[in-house]
Amino acid sequence: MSYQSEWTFLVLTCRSSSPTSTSVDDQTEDMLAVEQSSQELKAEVDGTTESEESCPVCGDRVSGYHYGLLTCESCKGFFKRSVQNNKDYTCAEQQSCPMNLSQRKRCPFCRFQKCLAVGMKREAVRADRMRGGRNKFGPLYRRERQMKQQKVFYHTNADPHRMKAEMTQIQRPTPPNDLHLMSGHTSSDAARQPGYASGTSQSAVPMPLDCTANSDVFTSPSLPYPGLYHHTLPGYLQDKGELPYSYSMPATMYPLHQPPNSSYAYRSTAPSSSTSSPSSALSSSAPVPKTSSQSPDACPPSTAVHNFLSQLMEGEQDESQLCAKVVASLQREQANRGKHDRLNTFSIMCKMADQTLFGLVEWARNSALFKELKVEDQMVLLQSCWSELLVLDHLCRQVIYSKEGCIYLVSGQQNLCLIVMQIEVSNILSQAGATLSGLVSRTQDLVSKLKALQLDRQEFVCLKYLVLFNPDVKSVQSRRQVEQTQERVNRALMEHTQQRHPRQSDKFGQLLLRLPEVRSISLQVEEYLYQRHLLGDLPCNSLLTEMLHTKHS
DNA sequence: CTAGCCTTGATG
DNA sequence: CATCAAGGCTAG
Repeated sequence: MSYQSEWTFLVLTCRSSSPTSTSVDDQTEDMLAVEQSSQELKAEVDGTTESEESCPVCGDRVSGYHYGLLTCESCKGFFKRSVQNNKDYTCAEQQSCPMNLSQRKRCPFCRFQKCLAVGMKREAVRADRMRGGRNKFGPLYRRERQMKQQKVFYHTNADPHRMKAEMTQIQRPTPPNDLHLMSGHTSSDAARQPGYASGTSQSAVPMPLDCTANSDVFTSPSLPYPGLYHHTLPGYLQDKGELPYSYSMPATMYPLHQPPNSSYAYRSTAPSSSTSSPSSALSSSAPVPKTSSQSPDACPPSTAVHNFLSQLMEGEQDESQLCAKVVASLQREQANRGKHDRLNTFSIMCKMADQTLFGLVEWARNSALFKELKVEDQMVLLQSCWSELLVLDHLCRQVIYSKEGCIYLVSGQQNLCLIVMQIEVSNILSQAGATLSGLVSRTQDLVSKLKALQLDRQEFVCLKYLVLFNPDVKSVQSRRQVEQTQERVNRALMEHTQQRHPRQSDKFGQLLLRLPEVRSISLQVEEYLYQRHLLGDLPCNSLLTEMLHTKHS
């Protein structure tokens, strides 16, 4: 049996933190969310976090990956029997029986529902009953483990002092080097509250994250500038001081979650220092009130649209979480390397793009609407639009965070540090070759247009969904379903723009008119990356590479 | 039917 | 050759 490339498997799993698993009490879930399975911990250098993840279905001890995710032995067996014997259970109660270690036997119906809800995959039960070997989920399990390890890293650095050590550990003595993280230490808890603009007077402390490049990453003749990508957009990295990049080092940071021109407070997720993990934050089914203190006189959208949009917004990744992931992964990577084996600039760019791509795949995977699709459809849709999603993601970040003339990279809060990365566009344009300059210019033009349109978060999310649910992708099986979802999002977007931004009479149309350009840019980005890939510039084992490869094969 | 333990066998 | 997720077996 030949298995498909690794990225496809990402689509196949669901995280154990499904919004439907409400029977586990929140506290426990929060605690569990930061815990790792013992298997993973064996690999951890720091073996202090001795803990085990519990089964997302019943809370029992996890025995390994089964049918798509970490579950206990009994739920594994139960799920297998149910699928193999094509069981058709019924519930004697209200189809919402409690599911835990002691009560899981009571109602097989609810247990099976829960299995499905948390993401156990029927497809992983073999029709031919063949034993042994690995199934197509294998690579995906690996990938998940990697991600979880990342989280361990992230959480074990909750202490600011330790974090500082982590940061400086990889710091090189000679700035002006490559990647600079701007960080400011927040002084109080209040600074972590989204609604408080307490951070405006923070002083910026540069924290160089070294990536001494082996120079010529920037200077390959035909493809002169690396990493035009997404929020990893180019050039805020620099080599050995030979290229005259200057850094924009803002003395003030935008308060997190309350960027200057966002009309909505986006998400009130607690920052990384809290006990809530990214996964639990993502799965939080309690609708976060989205209406902020801003624009008090804007008329509220009708409840139906509002609810639908709220639902779509729930899956949005927190900027600080993304940042933490990116930074943590870069730190880990650099820490694992010797002094003379630092990642080059382009590789760092790719790693960052890779992390974001991961986030986007995860975002889609966790989306209720997306989950309704067949796995095959999920895969072809993602394969078709991943680069568009990346471009959209970048655009949104620019619209919301970037200053005039700057490209905003990732930002966020890690532990008590505020981190901002940005680069001046003029620097890129002066250094980049034709391809990259063109891309940067086109992208910046689009950013300007979107800024003028005052794109808000809801609209951005709708655009992501419109791009994702593209019924024109060939080999989509449930075309009608994709089409209906797209239309539904489209209607929501229309009503949202009309209700929330009544003064911009054609905002809806204007937004849709930007999508072809997004598409076009994404294709050019893919092309550029593929060229770099052919030159051997892309790090191997990246999701990015796999996506590119799948498309070109 | 449940669930703990056992056997299998592709993968790296 | 080790790993580890499949399926199998069986006492309770």
